[in-house]
Amino acid sequence: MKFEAITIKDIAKALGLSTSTVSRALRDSHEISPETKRIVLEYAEKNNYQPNPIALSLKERRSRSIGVIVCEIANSYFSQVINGIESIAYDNGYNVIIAQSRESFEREILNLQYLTSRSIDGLIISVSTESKDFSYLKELHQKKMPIVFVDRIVDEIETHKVIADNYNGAYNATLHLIECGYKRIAAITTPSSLSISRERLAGYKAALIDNGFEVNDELIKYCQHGGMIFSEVQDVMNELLELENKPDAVFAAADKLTTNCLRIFKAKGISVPADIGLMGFSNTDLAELIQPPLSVIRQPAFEMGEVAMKLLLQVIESKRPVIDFETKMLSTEMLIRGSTIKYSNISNLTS
Amino acid sequence: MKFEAITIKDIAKALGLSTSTVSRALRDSHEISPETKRIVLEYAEKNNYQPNPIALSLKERRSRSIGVIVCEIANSYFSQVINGIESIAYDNGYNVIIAQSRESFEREILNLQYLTSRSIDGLIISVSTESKDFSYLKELHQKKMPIVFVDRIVDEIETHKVIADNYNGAYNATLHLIECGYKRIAAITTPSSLSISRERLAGYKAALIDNGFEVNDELIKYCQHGGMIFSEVQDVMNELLELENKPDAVFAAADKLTTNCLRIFKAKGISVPADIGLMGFSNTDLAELIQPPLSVIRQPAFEMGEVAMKLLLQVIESKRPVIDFETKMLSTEMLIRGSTIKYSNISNLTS
DNA sequence: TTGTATGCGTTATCAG
DNA sequence: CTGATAACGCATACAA
Repeated sequence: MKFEAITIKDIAKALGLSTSTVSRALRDSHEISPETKRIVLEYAEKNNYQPNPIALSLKERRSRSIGVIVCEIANSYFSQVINGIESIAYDNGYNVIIAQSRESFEREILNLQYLTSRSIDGLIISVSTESKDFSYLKELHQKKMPIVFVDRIVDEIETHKVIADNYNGAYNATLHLIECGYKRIAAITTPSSLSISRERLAGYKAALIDNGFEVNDELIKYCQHGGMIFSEVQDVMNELLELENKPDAVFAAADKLTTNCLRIFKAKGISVPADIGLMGFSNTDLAELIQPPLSVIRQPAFEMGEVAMKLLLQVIESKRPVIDFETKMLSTEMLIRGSTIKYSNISNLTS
Repeated sequence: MKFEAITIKDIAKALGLSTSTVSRALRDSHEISPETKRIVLEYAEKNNYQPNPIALSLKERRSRSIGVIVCEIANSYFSQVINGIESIAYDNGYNVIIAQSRESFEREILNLQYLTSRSIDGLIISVSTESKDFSYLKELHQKKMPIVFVDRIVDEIETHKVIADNYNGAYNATLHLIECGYKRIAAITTPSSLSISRERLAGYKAALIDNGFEVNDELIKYCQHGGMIFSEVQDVMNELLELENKPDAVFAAADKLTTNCLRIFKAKGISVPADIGLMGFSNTDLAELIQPPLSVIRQPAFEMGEVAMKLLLQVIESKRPVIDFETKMLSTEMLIRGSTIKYSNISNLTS
């Protein structure tokens, strides 16, 4: 017998009891004679009885596992988020099932279909850069699937959301470049269909305007694949560098964009910050080891994962529809050249 | 109704058929009239019927999900491995359930218990640095749970294993330091209970001996927590630097050790490679961006994940006990200062 | 206090 | 070709 799976039925047979008695002995405290309970428990212990979680799921209509969909696990930010999620999930006896969209809408939908239909109790998702049609998610939400969005949220769906303070993060990043004396600051960002893109770009623009600069659309470049495809970043960078009025600094609005900008500069022999300024979102833990240290905006990834999982649990366990859904905004932190960490000036929570 | 889960029974009732007919229409091709089949399929399609995977699991005694236990997801190497695993799993309709041991034996066991007892069809594991007693895994293996080890393997358990060519990786790393002219090369490594530690240390020693150096035990330091605890790495580094005959280079035998060594050097104002040589295992994708570029030994993490998952699938689907288990060894690659990538001189597979 | 019967969603077996 | 029934492992309403 595979895994020698011992069941309640086996125990019942061995002990000359009925399955229900055994079942009760295993769960209840009263409604069972102490003696029988002892015998059953003893036997169960000795034979290392483990309830079959699948049978339990079928009966209780809950799987005690939650699904997580991100574009890619092998991305510092997301792996840190998942770390936070797993940490809380573990403490509460939940399994985490991982799926990657790889920034593809099609895969996102497939993963969604795959994870749903009762096999998960809830979903934490950060939508892909390609996703523009969220009807599938909406439908899922209407069907009362507990959903929590992290980072890349969908505004139209009324449920809990966990985001970083993208606006102020981008604002401060741009401000930092301005304070360093750069005059023509370009922005490389992800598609405007993503919430994070819009928030970050808004912060970038506001910082420029607040400091007497004008927003120049030819200095704003979008990467449809969120930096996943290196050549795309290369292309937009080339466009920027071939401009009549070249930018003297770049604000990169996402992890992969920041590191890929760095790669491109290195390949071209352009040194940061001597030849060009660079500031961007990035959660890599090696930023401070780059010489000279790379200035970055960091999202509190682990905490975002934790918060998301806590909110999800709340929804799952309450079993009520979410009326008072909230958007938790966690502040970003800025790691600037010279190893100082500067926190953004924002409160931790908003609703 | 939560998720409005439509079942076979619902379809049967709506169409005035029996559940078995519906079931057949959904699976079989013959043994059912084309007409009924059409009607059922049409209705199922229209109402977006999705078979309940949990009920299927209960019936088929397989969950189509596999468990993965690593010490930490937020570690470049492991997140890349998981990426590879997930990639193959996805193609084959399997779910990946992630658990983290955080280098704790206790958590490893808890995760193991949690994942097993029929809720997973197979297991891919990289054991924690703390683990020395593998009886639980052995028991699981005896109970025919398909297991594949990645990276940190357990020799005594006869099943598929996927490793990198640690010996040659470490050998070449040490050789590189020797070729750079360093004379007193220290090693910082993980506990010798781990297979990777032994293999890498052996490579380090062999390189020294082959080149006329003697192995000096006071230059070999162990970190019980595999680099997870920064202060521990600091302590052993201090011990090394306070030696009468200080080392002039360090070989770091694991990802976290390499990056933490770098951090320590930076904090102490010791520059690499001018003041001290450093070469180590590391899968961070930013090594080449550190100035001067950090020389590292890279494991083919993604491929290791892929291979592990393929082997696991093979075992799961064959349903036979593994007689001809094999150890797949993938070659490491060396990224050395100056951006050249040097491959180790080893064939891709051994058994 | 204990046992019997039922159902969770599905498929396989056996009748019809 | 189709329908009734049992079974997967468990929990529980109901009966004893």
